[in-house]
Amino acid sequence: MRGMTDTTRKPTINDVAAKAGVSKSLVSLVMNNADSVSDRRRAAVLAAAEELGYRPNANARSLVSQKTHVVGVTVSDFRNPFFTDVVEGITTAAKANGYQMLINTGDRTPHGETEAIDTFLQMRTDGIILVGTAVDNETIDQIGVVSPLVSASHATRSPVIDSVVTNDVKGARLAVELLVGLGHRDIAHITGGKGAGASERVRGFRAAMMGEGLAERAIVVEGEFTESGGIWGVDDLFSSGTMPTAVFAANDQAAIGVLRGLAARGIVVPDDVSVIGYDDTNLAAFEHINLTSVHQQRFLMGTTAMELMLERVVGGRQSARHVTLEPRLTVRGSTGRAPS
Amino acid sequence: MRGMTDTTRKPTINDVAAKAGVSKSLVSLVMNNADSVSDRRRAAVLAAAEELGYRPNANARSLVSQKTHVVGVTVSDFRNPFFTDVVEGITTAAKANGYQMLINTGDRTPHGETEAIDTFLQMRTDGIILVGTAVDNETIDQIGVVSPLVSASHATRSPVIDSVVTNDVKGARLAVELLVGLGHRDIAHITGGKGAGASERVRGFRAAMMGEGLAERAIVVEGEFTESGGIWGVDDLFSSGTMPTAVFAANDQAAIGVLRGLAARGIVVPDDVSVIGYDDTNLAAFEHINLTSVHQQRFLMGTTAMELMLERVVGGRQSARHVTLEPRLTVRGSTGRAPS
DNA sequence: ACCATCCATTGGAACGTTCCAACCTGGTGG
DNA sequence: CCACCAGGTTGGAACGTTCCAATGGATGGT
Repeated sequence: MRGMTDTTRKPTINDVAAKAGVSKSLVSLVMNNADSVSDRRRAAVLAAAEELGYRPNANARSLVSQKTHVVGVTVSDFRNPFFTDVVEGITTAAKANGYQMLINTGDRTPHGETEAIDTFLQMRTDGIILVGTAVDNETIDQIGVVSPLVSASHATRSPVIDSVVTNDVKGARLAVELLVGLGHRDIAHITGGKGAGASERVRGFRAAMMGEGLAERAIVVEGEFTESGGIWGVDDLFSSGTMPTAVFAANDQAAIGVLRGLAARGIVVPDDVSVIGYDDTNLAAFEHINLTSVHQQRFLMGTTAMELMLERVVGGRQSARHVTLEPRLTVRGSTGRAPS
Repeated sequence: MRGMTDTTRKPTINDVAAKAGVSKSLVSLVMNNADSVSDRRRAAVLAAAEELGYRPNANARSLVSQKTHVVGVTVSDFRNPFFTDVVEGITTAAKANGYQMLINTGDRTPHGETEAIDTFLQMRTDGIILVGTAVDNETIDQIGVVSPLVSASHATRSPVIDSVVTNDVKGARLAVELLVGLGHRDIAHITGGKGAGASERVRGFRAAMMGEGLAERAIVVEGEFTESGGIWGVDDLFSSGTMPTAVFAANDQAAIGVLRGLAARGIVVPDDVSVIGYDDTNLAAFEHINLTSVHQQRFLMGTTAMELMLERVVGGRQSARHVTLEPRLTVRGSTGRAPS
């Protein structure tokens, strides 16, 4: 194979021009659907391009046009359906606007994520969307100076980047209000640790409990946005001997961990203990899980993120915008009246 | 804003060279870690680059080097955990080899997918990986001529592209053997429709039933790789009045649909009917679902796909390779002895 | 018949890199 | 003392596009 003439070299705009008997400029015009081209030439160019299997080189194109039509997206956890739903929203909005998506997961570490972001910057993506980032706000802002940037599902008041989040404080309040309405008084919250939105949910939980006059009965145990996080949480509640009648988990996966931990101890849901999750993912809806959950508009979060991006890239907006989406409650079978 | 001097223009290699008092060639050498550079100059260049916030333009770079270090990946369905796990494998292997991933979903339609592939070709990705494609083999082969291409979870004997699949025929056999061993005779298979791997599973099911001398008791109903697909399947079985004692669903999501359909009719699993899924995703492992399932090595499938790609891109392999991974059975609570 | 106008088309300069051949500058061996 | 070499550095061509100013014909008004 070594000395073989390179027959596989990809055709360039010049090859097409030569074959069609026109200049490369004319080919360029045709490929970009300019309307000043005569029908005869246009047909000739298209025929030549078709015959050669020509595809414009996007690298060369964006080198001169200074636009890539690519948006970089970092996802904190691919296994969490919440994030994939947000991504689905981004994909849809991207496609509708002729944009491509470069996806990366930062291995759930801030370092891996900044590395991913750096690659995006080198690729000169038109913008970057962080879905549930673990990177601190200061670092994010620095990047925001260099590139349009929107953070989804991670709160910030930054004057330089955009964001779209669910009102998590209110989401937590909805959960507490439901439980209190059902007669619960001793309520525990298992947190999402350092994950996106975790601290807002804790804050909302505390505030709501205080609002109900139950501040001193609020239990908060450290967890994580995973099934294991929920299991650990239940373990903690047990070992501390303060079992509540209701548990509000930071997300659905943690809630499923809670269900699991409770089942392992023979505790019946919702007769003995009520459980409520967050996100209202497909998981919660499964008949066999049947989890009451705080609903987040994930798809809308994705499309909104992309639109915020485009407002800068296409619309030229300079100032920061922060969009808040409203949560609502989806009541299923995992919540019931408090035992008397 | 209009007449404002463009202070935001990104620094180029020339800016760095000027600031460091060297030629652009020298900067290039430093950025690529060449070892023929003196320590003094190297330090000067790095300092200048740091100070200016310089990041090499990947487009310009790959325009001349004819390498992008990007691999394009199409995913048929983001919501299916099987696919995201495969993607996770690809990501890991990609990162380990200094590659980036460009992800796209073709909206589950062949047209959307070929469009996505076309974009990859324009971007001059070093290769393309299709995860569970809906595109027909002939079209795929055409693309394989132009670009390195590997198909994951979609069988092909193509002499031009690579593939990595699970031995689905054997997987189906494992399922049948388990059920027959438990005394089942009337067994239904709900198919995955036109999805990747569906036809192999049907074939394996038929062959295994025949091997057990149960060919005429095998029931095959058309389904889909979704929860709805499983529900429809159960509906069909009911309306045709041929309820089997065991159902083998084409994947876990369909199996969950089956569980749901059966529960809605008061049929108890596994006492009345045994259910078995395929993929052994996280879903199957949830305590509340507890589904027996045929296990696929999804992460390995992803890393293998990426490695096959690199064998061509880096190693220069020209001929096609087809890798088959072995399935195994994960037995949980949804299968039991046939009712007498 | 002549000039201004308009339209389709063209050549060449960018874009920001890499790569190669050529160039210095000391040292080293004959 | 000169030729040679090696290590460090450099200029310029190339990569495949877009964009702009310029060109050449045809058209139309006077």
